[in-house]
Amino acid sequence: MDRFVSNVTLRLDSKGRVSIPAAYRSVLARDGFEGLYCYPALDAPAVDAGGNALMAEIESLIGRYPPFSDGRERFAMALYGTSETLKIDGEGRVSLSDALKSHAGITDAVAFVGLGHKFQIWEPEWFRRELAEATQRVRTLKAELGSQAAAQPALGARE
Amino acid sequence: MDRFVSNVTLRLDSKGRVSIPAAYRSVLARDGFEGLYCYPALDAPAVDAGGNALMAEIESLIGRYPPFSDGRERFAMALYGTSETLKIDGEGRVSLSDALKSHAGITDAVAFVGLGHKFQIWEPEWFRRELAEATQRVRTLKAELGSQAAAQPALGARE
DNA sequence: GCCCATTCCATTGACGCCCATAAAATCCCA
DNA sequence: TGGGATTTTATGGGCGTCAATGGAATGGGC
Repeated sequence: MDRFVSNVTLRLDSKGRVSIPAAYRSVLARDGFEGLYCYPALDAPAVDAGGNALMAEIESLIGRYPPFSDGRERFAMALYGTSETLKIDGEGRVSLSDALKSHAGITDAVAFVGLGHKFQIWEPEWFRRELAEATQRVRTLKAELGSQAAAQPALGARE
Repeated sequence: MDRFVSNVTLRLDSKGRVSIPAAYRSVLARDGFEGLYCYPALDAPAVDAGGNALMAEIESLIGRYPPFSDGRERFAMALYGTSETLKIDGEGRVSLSDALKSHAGITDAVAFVGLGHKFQIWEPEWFRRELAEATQRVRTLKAELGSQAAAQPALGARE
């Protein structure tokens, strides 16, 4: 598997450390990245995290703006300026910086959420709410797609 | 055969494991996927499951949104974030996570239901009800088609 | 010397992997 | 074609390994 999927919530220990789920660690290892690249998510109270794949994506996003353009400077600051590479200890744990924790409202437990090429780290309760909302949206969107497709079934209807 | 068809209900053992029907296993093997990719069905109290074919479908759905767009993040969270790849043991069994079991109301037995490119896992009794309802709906739909055909028998009347 | 951070070790509970058994389907051969 | 033999499934359980977590020890900087 080369994608981040599923979600787990784990507790921070007294030193503020938290284990990265083993499944995610193996994806990171395959990606060939030492440590954990992360930054406060742009549009959510969560932490975006990943490895080389994530870094490459950000780079290409910024690269789409011409040098010295306003958009580029802003993106560069918001993404590069706030990102950090956390060290992963021998047991596969990291300690989130205060900046990251406060942005995501994290205190004593976190939810790891796979998003394919990257994953997010949420305060568990906030994640529950966000997930419920996202699921609802996708549900209605899927319903719309379904009704579109069903709009002309008569054409090939047999028997 | 390269499609999931038919349905069987099997029991969970004391460890919460359940055998994947042999017919399904051979489809998965042909599909070339290690493990079982699955997630809570969006619009039913059941688990959607499959292999590469299913994953590709999800991926293409998400891929329709540009990176970092709001729609993409939501889709990714609702789909990737809730999906898991279960390990299949030497005897062809999996253990469903608590999240999946609770979404589908599964306790000590499950019904596997083939849907072509994927299959679903239901609580047996819930499946019976759903099936009865679905059958009823298909019946009325068919009846409507029949009356339509009868209205203009000359055109394309079949059967 | 004191404090912070990184590394190392220890526990426990879950999970993966192995083998065993019973029932059912399949095959095979008279 | 029928009945026995063989293989495949479904299921049960034992055991070792690994993941998650907690805490101790070590080392470097102030």
